Amino acid sequence: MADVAREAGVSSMTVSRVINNKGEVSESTRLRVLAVIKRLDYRPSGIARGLATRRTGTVGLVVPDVANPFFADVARGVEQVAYAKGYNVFLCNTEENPQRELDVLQSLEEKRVDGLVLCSSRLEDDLLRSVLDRHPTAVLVNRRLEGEGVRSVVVDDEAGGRLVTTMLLEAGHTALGILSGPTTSHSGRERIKGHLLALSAAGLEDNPRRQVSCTPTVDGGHEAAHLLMLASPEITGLVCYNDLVAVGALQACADHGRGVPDQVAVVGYDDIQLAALVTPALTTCRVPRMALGAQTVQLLLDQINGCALDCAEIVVTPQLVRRASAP
Amino acid sequence: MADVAREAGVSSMTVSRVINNKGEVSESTRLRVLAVIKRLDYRPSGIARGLATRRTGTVGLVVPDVANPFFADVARGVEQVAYAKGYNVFLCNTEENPQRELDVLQSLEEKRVDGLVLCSSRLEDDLLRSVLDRHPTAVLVNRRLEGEGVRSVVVDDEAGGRLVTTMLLEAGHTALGILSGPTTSHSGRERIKGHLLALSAAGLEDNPRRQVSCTPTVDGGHEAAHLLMLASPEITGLVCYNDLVAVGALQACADHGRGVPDQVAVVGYDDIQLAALVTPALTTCRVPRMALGAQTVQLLLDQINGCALDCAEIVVTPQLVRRASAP
DNA sequence: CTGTTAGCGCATTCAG
DNA sequence: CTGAATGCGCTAACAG
Repeated sequence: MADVAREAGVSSMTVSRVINNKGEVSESTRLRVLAVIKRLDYRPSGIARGLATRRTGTVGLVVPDVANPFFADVARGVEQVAYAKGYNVFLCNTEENPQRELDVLQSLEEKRVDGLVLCSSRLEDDLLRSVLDRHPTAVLVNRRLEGEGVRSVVVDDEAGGRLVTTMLLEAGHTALGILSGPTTSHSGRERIKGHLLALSAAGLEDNPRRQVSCTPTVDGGHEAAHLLMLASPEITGLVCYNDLVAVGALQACADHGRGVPDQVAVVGYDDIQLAALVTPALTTCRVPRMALGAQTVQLLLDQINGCALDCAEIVVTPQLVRRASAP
Repeated sequence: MADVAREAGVSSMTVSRVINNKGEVSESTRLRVLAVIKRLDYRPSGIARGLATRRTGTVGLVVPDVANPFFADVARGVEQVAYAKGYNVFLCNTEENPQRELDVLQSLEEKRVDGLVLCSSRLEDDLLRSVLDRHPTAVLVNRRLEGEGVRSVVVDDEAGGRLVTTMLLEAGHTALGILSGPTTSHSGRERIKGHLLALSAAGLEDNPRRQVSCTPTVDGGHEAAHLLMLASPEITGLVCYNDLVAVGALQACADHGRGVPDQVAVVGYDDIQLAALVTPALTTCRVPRMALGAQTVQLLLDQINGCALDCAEIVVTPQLVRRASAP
C-alpha cells in the first residue's frame, strides 16, 4: 500500500479512502490512485484490515457433515449469499463429535469470524450457551436455545406432515396408512403430529392399526408396507417417513399387485435425488434446504450489520413436490 | 495478551513463547502463564498472528458446486485433513461461472490464504496461470496445467474403464456391449479407451456395432440398451457410462425378459447413492472422492511446509464395487 | 479534500 | 531463560 501511495504521490490514507470508497476524495486523485493500483496489481491485505477494523469479513459454518446432501445444500445457500454480500465462509465439519465441535468453534474464534452459522449442534444447552457467549453473533439451524438473543432457523416438520396428509385427503382418500419411521426421531414425531392434525381437521378418526414404525430404509419400508397392506387392505394411501421408505412401499405395492397411484397413492419425504428417478417418480415433501441456508446467513449478516430484526426465530416450511406416485 | 502477561508477571514475549511452544521457557513460568491463560479464557488472535507471521493457517477450497455429491465428498476429505493439521478452510462455489471463479480467487488472495485447492477450474490456461502466480501455492484437481510447479491430482478414468471391462472378461463374458454416454465427455472417452485396452489385452477385437453413445440419464440408458440388445442379442455384458445409464439398462433387460446378472451382467460407474438402492444393486466403479480431497490437501500442506515432494501429479485410481448386477 | 499520529495484537530480532 | 524495541499493513481519529 505504501508503494501505491508513493507511486501516486499521495499518503497511504488517501489510498485507503479510495479503496473503501470512504470520505471525500477528489475525482482526479482517485483516478490516479486507481490507475496505480491496477498497474501494480495491488491487493489490500484482509488480514491487516481485520486487525485494524476488528471485522474480518468472514463467517463460520459448522455442520455435522458436508457430504450429507442436506447440509451440502444448506452450505451452498450459505455460501451463495455470503458471496453476494462480500463475505467468505469457513467450512467446518463436526462429524457428529461434540469435542470436535468445540474444537472448531474455538478455532473459528481465533480466526475472529464476524458471525457463526451452527447447524444441528450436538452440544448441551449450558455448554452451547457459554461457547456462543464468546462469539459476536450466531444463528442456530435446527436447534433452539432459550435465553438471550440467540436466533434460530428451524424446519416445521409438523406442517410438512400435515401437508402430505391433507393432500391425500383432498384427493379423496379416506383410509390412510402411515409408515412412521423410527420412534426415536424427533422430526418423525413432529410429522406424525401433523398427520393426525390433518386427519382430525377432516373429521376422520385416528386408527392406530394403520400406523407402523419402521427402520428408515428401503427394506424397512418394504416390510412395513407389506404388513400394513396385509392387516388393512382397505388402505388406499401411504404416508411414508422418508423417500427410502416410500421406495420400499412402492416395491411392496408391486408385490401385492396394487398399482401406484391408481390403487394406492404413495408419498415420501425429503425429496432426495432418488425420488425423481424411481418409477413411478415419488410425490414427496421437500424442505427448501438451500433457501434455509440462504435465509440463515441473511439473518446473521443483518444482525452483524446492526439491522436489528426483532424476530427470534424463523421457521421454514416444507413444500409439496407433486410427481407420479400420488395426485 | 498484554493482560495475560501482566497477570502472570512476565512480558508478552514470554506469553507468546508458551503459546507457540517455541524457545525455552522455564517450567515454572510456563505453568503460571498457562494458568492465567485458562483463568482469563484468553484466545490468541489469529488475525494479529497472521499479520506478524504472514501465515494465516487457512486454505481456500474452490469448487463448482458443493451441492454436487462429488465435490461435497471432496470437500469433506479436504476439511478432514485440514482440521487434523490445524488449518481452516474457506469454501467457495463458482457455480461454473468463470467470472465468479476469478472473484473468489481474488477474495481468497485478499484473505491471504496459505494455499489453494482448485477443483475443475473453468479458466483458460493462460488466465489460470496468471491467477495462480499470485498465490503462494496451489493444487489443481481434475485439471492439468503445463508449466512451473503447479501440482495436480487427477482421476485415472482410463484405468476405471479397463477395470470394469477386465472384470467382466475374467468372469467369462466375451460379448460385451458398451453404452458410452455423451461423445463430448472427456472422462467418457478415457473410459472407452480403457475398455478397448482391456478387450485387446484379452485378445478380443473391438466390435464397433456393440458401442452406442447415449445421454447420461436413466432414459438414455434404457433406450440405448434396448437398441443394443435388439441389434446384438449375443451380448451378455453391458458396460455403462454411469450409474443412471446402468439403471436404464436394467429396465431394458427387464423389458427383454433377460435376467440380471444371470443372462446379462450390467456394470455402472460413479457409485452414486442410487446404485446400492436399485434391484439388483449395481456393480459399479467408484472414484474415492473423499480420499481424493484428503490427498490433495495433504499434498498442498506438505508443499506449504516445505516438504518438497518432487511429484508433479498424483493420479487417483477408481475402485470396483462388486454388488449384484455383475460378478 | 488530504495528511499525521497512533495503535490493532502479535512475533521477530537482538540484548541481556 | 527472559525482555525491549520494532514492524507486519491497514484504518480511526483528528488536524490541517
